[in-house]
Amino acid sequence: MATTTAPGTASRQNADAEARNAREDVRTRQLLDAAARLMQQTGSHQVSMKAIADEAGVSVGLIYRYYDSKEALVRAVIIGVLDEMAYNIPRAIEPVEDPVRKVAAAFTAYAEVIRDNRRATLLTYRETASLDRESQDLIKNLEMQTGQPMLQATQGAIEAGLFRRMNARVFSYDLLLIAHSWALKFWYFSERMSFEDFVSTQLSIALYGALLPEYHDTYADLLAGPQPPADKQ
Amino acid sequence: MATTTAPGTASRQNADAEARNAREDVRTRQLLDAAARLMQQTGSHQVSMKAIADEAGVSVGLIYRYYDSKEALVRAVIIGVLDEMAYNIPRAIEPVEDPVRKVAAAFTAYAEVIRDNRRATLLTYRETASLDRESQDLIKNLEMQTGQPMLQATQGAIEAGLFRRMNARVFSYDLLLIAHSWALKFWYFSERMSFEDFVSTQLSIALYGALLPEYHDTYADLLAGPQPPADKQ
Amino acid sequence: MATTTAPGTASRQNADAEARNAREDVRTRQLLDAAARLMQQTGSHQVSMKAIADEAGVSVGLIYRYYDSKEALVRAVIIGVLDEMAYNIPRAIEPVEDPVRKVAAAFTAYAEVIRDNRRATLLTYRETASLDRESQDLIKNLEMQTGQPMLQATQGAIEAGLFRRMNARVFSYDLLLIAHSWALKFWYFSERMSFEDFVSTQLSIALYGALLPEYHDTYADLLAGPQPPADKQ
Amino acid sequence: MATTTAPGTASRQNADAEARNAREDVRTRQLLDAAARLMQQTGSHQVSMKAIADEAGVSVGLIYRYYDSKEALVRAVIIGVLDEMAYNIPRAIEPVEDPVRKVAAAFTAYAEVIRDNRRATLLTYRETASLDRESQDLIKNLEMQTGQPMLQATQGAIEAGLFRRMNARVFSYDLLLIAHSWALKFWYFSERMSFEDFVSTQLSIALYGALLPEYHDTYADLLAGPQPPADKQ
DNA sequence: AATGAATGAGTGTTCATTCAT
DNA sequence: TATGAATGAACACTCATTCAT
Repeated sequence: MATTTAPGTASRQNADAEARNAREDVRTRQLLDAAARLMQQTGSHQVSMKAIADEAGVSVGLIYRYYDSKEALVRAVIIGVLDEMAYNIPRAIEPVEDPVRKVAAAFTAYAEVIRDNRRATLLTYRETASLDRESQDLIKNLEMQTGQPMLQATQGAIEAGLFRRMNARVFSYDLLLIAHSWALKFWYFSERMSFEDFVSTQLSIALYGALLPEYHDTYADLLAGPQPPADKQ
Repeated sequence: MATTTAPGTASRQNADAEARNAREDVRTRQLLDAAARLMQQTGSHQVSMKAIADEAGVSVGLIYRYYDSKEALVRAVIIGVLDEMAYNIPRAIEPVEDPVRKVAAAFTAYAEVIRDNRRATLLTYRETASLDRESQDLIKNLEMQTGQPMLQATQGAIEAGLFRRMNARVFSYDLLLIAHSWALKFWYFSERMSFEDFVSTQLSIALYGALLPEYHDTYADLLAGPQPPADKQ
Repeated sequence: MATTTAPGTASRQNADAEARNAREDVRTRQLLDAAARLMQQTGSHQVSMKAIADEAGVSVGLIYRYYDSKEALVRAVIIGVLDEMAYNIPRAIEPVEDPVRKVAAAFTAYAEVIRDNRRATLLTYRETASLDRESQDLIKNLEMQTGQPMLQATQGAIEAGLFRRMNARVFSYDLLLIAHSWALKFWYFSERMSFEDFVSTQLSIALYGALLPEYHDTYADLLAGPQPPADKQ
Repeated sequence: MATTTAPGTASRQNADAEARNAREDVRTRQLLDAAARLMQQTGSHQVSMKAIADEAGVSVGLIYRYYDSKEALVRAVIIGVLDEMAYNIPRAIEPVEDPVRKVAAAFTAYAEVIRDNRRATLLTYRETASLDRESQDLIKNLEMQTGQPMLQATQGAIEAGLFRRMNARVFSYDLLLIAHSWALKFWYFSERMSFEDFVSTQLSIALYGALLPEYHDTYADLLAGPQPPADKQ
C-alpha cells in the first residue's frame, strides 16, 4: 500500500504519516482481536467497553479514538471476521484444475476456514441483526463476495457438462450454508463425526445432487463419503 | 382432564382452579406474543421489560408474576417458537404414503412453517447462545425432535430402495438447515425467487442427489424444479 | 374485657360484635406473631408484606384490613413486644417483701424477660427510629412505664435506709439498660458466662454500689456474685 | 512511606500514585460523610444511593467506583464511625496516673466521644444487624478493641487494691454501655440533666459499685456526683 | 497519544398498596 | 370477610460515552 518516497523534507512528513498509520494499524488489530475474543464467548451485549479495553491492555478512552461507538466496534469486528474469510477462501482453492474437484476444494477450504473460526462465525449470525441497515448491506455484499469462488466453480462444472443444469446460485449457496453448519450445529455434528468425515459426507451428498450419473465413476472417491481408516497391516 | 364432579365445594374448587389456569394461559400467551413481537425486530437485548409490558398492555410488575426474570421470559419465547414448530410440522406431513413424496412433503411443510415464522426462526439463532446450558440443552432436544419426521421419511425412502444408502441423519439435517436458509438468507433468496420456487429448487437438488438414478423418471416432477408458469391461454 | 350482656335481641348484636371482636383479636395476634417472627431475623425492611401474609397463612389483602400500612404493622409489632414486657415484668416481682431483694427480683425478672425475648428486644432498638414521632413517643412512655417497678423498688430501698441516697431514676435506668445488654451484647456475654452468672455478676456490682456498707453483710449472698457449683462431695 | 526518589520516571509515577491516592481519600471521605449524614437521620434503608450521590455532590455511578455495593458503603460508614471512636478514646485518657481517676477519665472520654457522635452511635446499633457475618465480626472486634483502655484501667485499679475483686470485664463493659446510654436514651437523660451531670452521676454510681469503702474518702469528689453550681457570689 | 475519573440515562427487579371478585 | 392479580413508583446497579489532564 505504502508507495516508495523520495528522501527529503517531503518524505519526512511521509515517514511520520507512515509511522502513524502503522501504529494505528497495530492498535486497530489489537482492539479488534481483543473485542472478537471476548464477544465470541458471550455476544457483544455481554461485553463492556471496559472489558475490551482491559483485554487489549489499553484504556477505555483510547478505543474511542479509533471507533466512534460500541456499535462501530462491533461492526468492525464482524466485518473483520468476514473479511478474513473472504481473503482466505480464494487462496485455498486456486491450484485445482478439474471443475468438479474445484468445487470440492472450494467446499473443503470454506469448511476449514469455518472450523478455524467457529465462534467468530456464530458471532456474525448473532450480531448482524443488531447493526444498522448500511452495515448489514455491507455484510451481505461481503458474504456474496465470499461465495463467489464457489459459484464460479459450480458454474464451471455445469458448463463443462459434468454437473446437471440447475440453479448454480442456489446450489453453491447451499454448500456455503452446509459448511456453516459445522459451526451452527457443532453440538450435533461434533459428537457424531470428525471434521474430516463431516466434510466428505457432505461433499458426497452434495455432489450426488449435482453430478450427472455418467460421471459417478470418475469421481467415485468424492462420492464415496468417509472411508474406514486404511488397513494398518 | 377434569372429571365430572357432583355439584358442591369440590367442583367449586375445580371451577376456580380451572378459571385461574385459563386466565394464566391467556396472560402467558399475551406476554409471550408481545415479547416475541418486539424481540424479533431487534433481539432480546434491545428490548426492555418496560417495552414488553407496554406492548402487552400490562404493567412491568405483572410480567414477574409469570416469569422469574427476563432470561426466563426470553427462554420461554424461544422455546415457544420451537414448540410451535415441533407441533405444526408433523401435522403437515402425515397423509402422504409414497416414501419419496413423504420426504418432499416434510420439507415443504417445514419450509412453510419457517416462512410463516421467519423472524422467530432468526430469533432462535440469535438468542439461544445467551441462555444457560440447561435451556440450550432443552432447545437442542426440541430441535432434534422437530427433525425426527424428516429423518424417518428419509430412512423410509432408503429402506424402500428408492434412496441411495447414505447417512440419513446428515441428509435430513441438511434438509432442515436448507429450509432454515429461507429465514437465514431471506434477503438473498426473496429477491431472486418466490417461496414456491425456492422449495422446488431445493427439493430438486436434494432429491436428485438422494434418488437412485433408476427412479429419476418416476419422480421427474420433483426433480424438474420450478416450472415456468402454466400457459395462460 | 367483654362485659356480660343481657339476653335478647340486643344481645344478638352484642354476640355478633363479640364474635367479630374475638375473630379480629385472633387475626391480630396471628399477624403480629408472624410479623414479629420474621422481623426478628432480619429487620422490618427485609420482610415483605407477602412474606408476612404467607407466614401468617393469610392473603396480603387481609393484612390491610387490620393495618393501614406496613409502618402501622411494624409499629404494632414493636409496641406489642414492649407491651408484653410491660405486662410480664410486674407480675414477676410482686411476692418479695425485703426492699433490697425486691430490687434484685425486679432485675432478675426483667433480665429473664429480655432473655426470653432477646431478638424482639433487638428489634425495638433497630426499628424504633424509623417510626414517626407519635409512635416514638408512645414507645418512650411504654418504656418508662416498664421501668416503673424497678424505680419504685429502688426508691423503697433508699427510703428504708438500705441504699445510699442517690439518683434513683438513673440507677434504676442503668439496671434496665444492663439487663438489655444481655440482648445487645449477647455475642459477648453468652460466650463468657451463663445467663445466671450474668445476672448475679451484674447484681453484685450494682448492689455493692447502692447498699450502705453496714448492710453488706446482710446481703452478702447477693454481693458475692456467681458461686462455683456446690461441692458435690 | 514515600522514600526520597531521584527525579525522573520513577518519582513521576510515585507522584502520580500519591496524587491519585490523595484524590481517592478525598472522595472516600466525601462519600462517607454524605452517607453518614443522611443515614443518621433515618437509617440506611430509607436512604437511596441517588440521595447519597446528591448529598455528596457527585453522580450515582461514581459511588460504585469506590464501593462495590450499597452494603459495602453502609459497612464503611459504620466502621468509619467505630474507627474514629477507637482512635479518639485512648488519646483522651493517657495522661492520668491514679488508677481510679484513670477509670473516671476513660469513662468521661468515652462519653464525650459518644456525645459528639450521638447519631452515629445510634446508627451502629441500628445497622449492624443488617450486615453480613464477616462485617459483624469485624465490628465486634473493633468494639472490643475500643473497650480495651477501660478494661485495663479497671484491672489496674483492682490490682492496686483500690477496687474490690470483681469481674473487670463485666464492669468495664457496663461502663461502656452506660456511656452509650447517653445516645440510646438521649430523649430521657437530656430532659433531666446536663451532659456533665450525666457523666458525674453515672461515675458516682459506678465507682460506688467498685471502690472499696476505705477509699471512699480519697475519691469523695468523684463519688459526690453532680454538684450545685459554684457560688456565683 | 493516552488515561481513567466522572457522568447519568437506562435497566431489571421489587414490593407496598389497591381493588374487582 | 377474604383473596391475590395487578399496578407502578422506586430502587440498586451498569455502562457507553465524555473530557480534563
